[in-house]
Formats: sequence, C-alpha cells, structure tokens
Amino acid sequence: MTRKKVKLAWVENAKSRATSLQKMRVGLLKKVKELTILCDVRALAIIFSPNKVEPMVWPSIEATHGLLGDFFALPKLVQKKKESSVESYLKEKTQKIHEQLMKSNKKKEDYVIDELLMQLQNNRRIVDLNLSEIYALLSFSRDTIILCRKKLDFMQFTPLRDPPVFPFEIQVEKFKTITNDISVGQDNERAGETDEATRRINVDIFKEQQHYNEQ
Amino acid sequence: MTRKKVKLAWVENAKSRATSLQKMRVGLLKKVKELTILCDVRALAIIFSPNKVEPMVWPSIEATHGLLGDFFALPKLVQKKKESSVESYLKEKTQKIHEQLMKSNKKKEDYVIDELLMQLQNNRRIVDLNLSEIYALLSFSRDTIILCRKKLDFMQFTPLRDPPVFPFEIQVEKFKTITNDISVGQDNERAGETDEATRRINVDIFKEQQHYNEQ
DNA sequence: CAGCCTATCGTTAGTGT
DNA sequence: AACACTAACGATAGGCT
Repeated sequence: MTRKKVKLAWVENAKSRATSLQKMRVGLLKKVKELTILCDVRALAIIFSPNKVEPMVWPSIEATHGLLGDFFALPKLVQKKKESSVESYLKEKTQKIHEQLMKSNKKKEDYVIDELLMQLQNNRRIVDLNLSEIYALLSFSRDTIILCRKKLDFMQFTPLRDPPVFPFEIQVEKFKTITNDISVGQDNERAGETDEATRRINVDIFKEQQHYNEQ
Repeated sequence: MTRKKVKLAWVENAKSRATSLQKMRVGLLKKVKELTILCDVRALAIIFSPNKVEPMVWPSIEATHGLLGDFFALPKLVQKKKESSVESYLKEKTQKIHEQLMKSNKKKEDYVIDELLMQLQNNRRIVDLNLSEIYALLSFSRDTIILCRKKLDFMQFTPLRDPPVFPFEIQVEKFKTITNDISVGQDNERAGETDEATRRINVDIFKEQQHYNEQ
C-alpha cells in the first residue's frame, strides 16, 4: 500500500473523486460536530453534491435554518459600519439572485401560493401572514374582484364602477329578485371553452385595470 | 508530552477550550477548502463564536450568500414529493371546514354568504352568479383587501399603496396551475377550473373576516 | 497572546472482499 | 455498491519560547 501525499488539486479519476467525497463529507461533518461539542459554539456546514438535489447539511436542516437566521441578522449591522462597497456589492448580488429566482421559478411561485392557501385553510390567520404572503393574497383577491367586475360589467352593459353599498339585507333582497333570471353562461358542460373565455376576459380586464389605476 | 485521547465532551478548562477553538476552526475551514478543491463540490461553513459578532465563514461572505441562495431554492422542490399526501390531506381538511361552515354559521347575515361560498365550493362558478351574489362576493373581496392593506400598512409603517402588478401572462399562468393542482371540488371534468381558486380563497377570506370582526 | 514544536491521535487513499 | 483493513498522512493538545 503505497499512498503518495495527496496534493491539493482536483482529483482527475472520477471514481476516486466520488469515493473521496463520500468519506470526506462524513469526516467533515464529524469535525463540525466535534468542534461544536468540545468548544461549545454553534456552527453549520452545507456540502452540495453534483448529481444530487439535497446537499449534505450539519446540524439538521431545521437547525440550519435557525442558525442562518442568526447569520443573516448579523452581517447587515456589521457591514453597515464597515464598507459601503461591500454593501452595494451585496445588494447588487441579492438583486441579481432575486431576478434569477423571479425569472426561472415561476412554477415555484405557484407552489408558494399553493402552500399559503393550504395553511390558511388550516391554522394560520391573515393577521399572521408576512409581507410577501400578503402580497400574494392581495393579488388573488384582486383577481377575484376583477373577475367579478368583469362579470358585473358584462351583465349590466355598463362601465366599471364601484358597487353601491346598501345595508346588507336590502342588498341581497333586492338583487335576488331582480337578477334571478339573467343567465350568461352558454356552455357549462365544456370546461375548455370556459377557460378560453376566461383568458379573453382577463385580457380585457387587465387593460381596464390599468386604466383604472391611472385615474 | 502526554496527550490523552480527547473524548467527545465539553472542555471544561476555559483556556484550553479557547485555544482549541482557535485551532480547530482553522483546521475545519481548511478541510472544507480541501473538500471543495479535491472533489469539485461547493460547500460552505459558518462557525459562530462566543463573544464575537462575526462568525467565521468559508468561503467568503459574498460566496456564502450565493451558496445559500441555492440552498434555499432547494427545499421547496423536495417538499413537492410529498404533494400527493398533502393533496389528500387538503381535500380532507376542506371537507371538514366545509362541514364546520355548514353547522356553525347560522347568523342571519352570514348565512347568505355562507351558502354562496358553499355553492362556489361545490358546483357553481363565478360566471354563473347572479348580481346580488356578485355584489356580496365583491364586498367580501374588498373587505379582505382592506384588511390586507391594514396589515400591510402596519408591517411597513408606510402609507397605503397598490400592490405590485405582475405581467398579465404570469397572472393567468398562476391561476391555471394553481387551480389544476389543487382540486377541492368533486367534479373536475365539468366545472370551470379557473374559478376554483377564487372559490377557495374566498372561503378562507370569509373565515378570516369573521374572525377579525369578532375581535 | 501568538507562534512554533512534536508525540500522539484521527482521518483517509488505496486496496481487497 | 458497501464495507473492512491499514499504512501513511494530517491535525492538534500540550508544552515551550
């Protein structure tokens, strides 16, 4: 068994590299653990791997999130008194990442709302939402309003306007009698057409919305 | 020089502990570097220290932020695996809430909307609503928006303003995906998909609204 | 406190099973 | 692929300066 001194360079042999990675990852995390226990400090390590979605993490994912919270809490204060160059660089970088996220992960956005709706349906209350969640909800509520307005408009053949605000009972009673017979939908059986119609409607709505905002 | 085997436990002697920390931190970061170079993977380590604001970080602060961006991008994808179970759970929960709504809200004013929302949750689509129902829904959506705005205002300590408006296509995309993925109702084939999200969110909103009013 | 030294322990590359 | 072995190497506690 001749083992030459490993030099600090990329291991060309793919298999060796893979096995090395396996072993060294374990060794590294062990060291982190050792450090935290012996010296009573908090630490975390994240090792990404090629061809693998989840990185290897120490301590746990959850604990890591906690630690990172602390980590992110600090630098901003530190950097503020330090250099403005680093600060601007960081902001720039953050902006870039943000844009990338926006661009590449639209699907993920969907998932966020998915999750939000789910949570709302379970435990969480609106008052407990954070900013981005509020925005998401707002966006959805607005969509609903727009949809309703469009419908209203379509039914009444009148331009957009705010609905009259009556005492609740009167409102319901009144419109119940008036509008019972008006029906708009033509083809309720087939979802495809409805979807198309909705798309068209939304295009119009969007324009109107812009109008509305400009006023 | 007698060096006993160090056991994995907190070092009591404060001085030893401090010196150990000094040495081991360097050693650890060295190992991380080694790993990344030899095996060509990305990794990061953050070591917090007592009595010190800045943690020790590898690689640089900037690089760490980049890596963490990637790290945070991942977990949500991982969660998607669970989606099927979550989905079923969601259906179950929805059913439950549905029943709760049925039996608990018998106040006169609430009842109409209650029923409306219930219908929306089952068969009816927004396009099929009559005027009074539209108004009722509008009123609620508006209340929700106001609620959200209040909340927003509170969080930001800034005056009210419009939420950001996404490009239209994204909006529609969102609607479609969401409503396809989360199915609450029972007949997906025939019901208009687009309204599904609207129904659900209104139910949530409604709950919240009531809660808020009671406080 | 910060380096340097060195005996000893821990880690791991190479190999075999 | 996963585990076992072991020689060689790297890391470091404790001591010294």
